[in-house]
Amino acid sequence: MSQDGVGIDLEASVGYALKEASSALRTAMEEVLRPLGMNVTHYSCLELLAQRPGLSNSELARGAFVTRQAMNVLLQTLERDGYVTRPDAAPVGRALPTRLTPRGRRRLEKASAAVRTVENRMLAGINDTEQALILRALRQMTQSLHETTGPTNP
Amino acid sequence: MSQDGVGIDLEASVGYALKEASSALRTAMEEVLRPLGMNVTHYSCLELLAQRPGLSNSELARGAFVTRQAMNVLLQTLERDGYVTRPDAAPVGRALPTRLTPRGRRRLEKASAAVRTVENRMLAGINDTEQALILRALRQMTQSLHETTGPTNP
DNA sequence: TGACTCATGTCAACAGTATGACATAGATTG
DNA sequence: CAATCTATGTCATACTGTTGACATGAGTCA
Repeated sequence: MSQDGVGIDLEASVGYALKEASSALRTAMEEVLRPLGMNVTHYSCLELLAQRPGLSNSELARGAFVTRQAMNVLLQTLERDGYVTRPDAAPVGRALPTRLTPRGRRRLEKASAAVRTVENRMLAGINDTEQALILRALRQMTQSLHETTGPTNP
Repeated sequence: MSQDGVGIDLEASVGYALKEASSALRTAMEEVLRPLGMNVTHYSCLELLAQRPGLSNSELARGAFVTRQAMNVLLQTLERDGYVTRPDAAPVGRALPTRLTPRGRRRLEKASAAVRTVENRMLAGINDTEQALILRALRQMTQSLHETTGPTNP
């Protein structure tokens, strides 16, 4: 169509649309989280801990799509401010299981409500069957990308 | 299902799946662009210029989802290295129309081919009708998020 | 047992990007 | 026409996250 011999047609590119949507989602989330003094990584960390208590620093990093070094400094802040706790010594191996404090849970509740409104707005014009289809497709895409990229890179 | 009273079920969240896919795409792109000495913003800038020559710094920034300040420093590098050119004075207003040099176009060709393989891999298990559906849905989601967020923020 | 591999936590240095601020050009409005 | 508003380019600064490196704990295998 508007192809020009070189390059990828951005208007028709699923990749570009994906980045567009993801960027809009991140911006919208940051907008509602800012008044609560949080950013997206912040929130992701607490949300992960609520659903899977005892996650280690490295596991949290993977779940929030940042490096374990970045998650480490975040956890130090969250721990200092009393939102999460980690044991002084590792019960097994080197992994320190992290848990939400009651204070952290209260903080998360506000943030989670805000994020939920964003996700609802995002999905406003899309019915349930379409949502299920999109979810399946996004998972498929993620898996395809990881297959020849991440774990076993020939 | 795995809902816990507080929080959003990450396993069932379209937002999380979106972030997952977007993160996997970015990682895969960075992997193939690194050998060429480029990153994603780098590539996005050149790709935008190939399709819409004469774009200004601010327009490029919006297209690549970064601030105009970030795009500005990138453009200075690209200009210094001879991949793009900008007139010394603005023909109208303050906007400086940017263009690819032949050298920049050659550079883009390599990068674009690499990125195309990534996008193809991502869409491997998804047929054309599904792709069209996803494209439509992603656009819809982006638009819904911008409606009450970006331009006119009540 | 000892050597190897792998994952983890953490430190230091670096890169990329965002935030804040300012001056300038054009459009809008009274 | 003058005042105001909006968009742009660019600087200086701060922050967030990445890359690179190291030591430690736990499995694996000969």
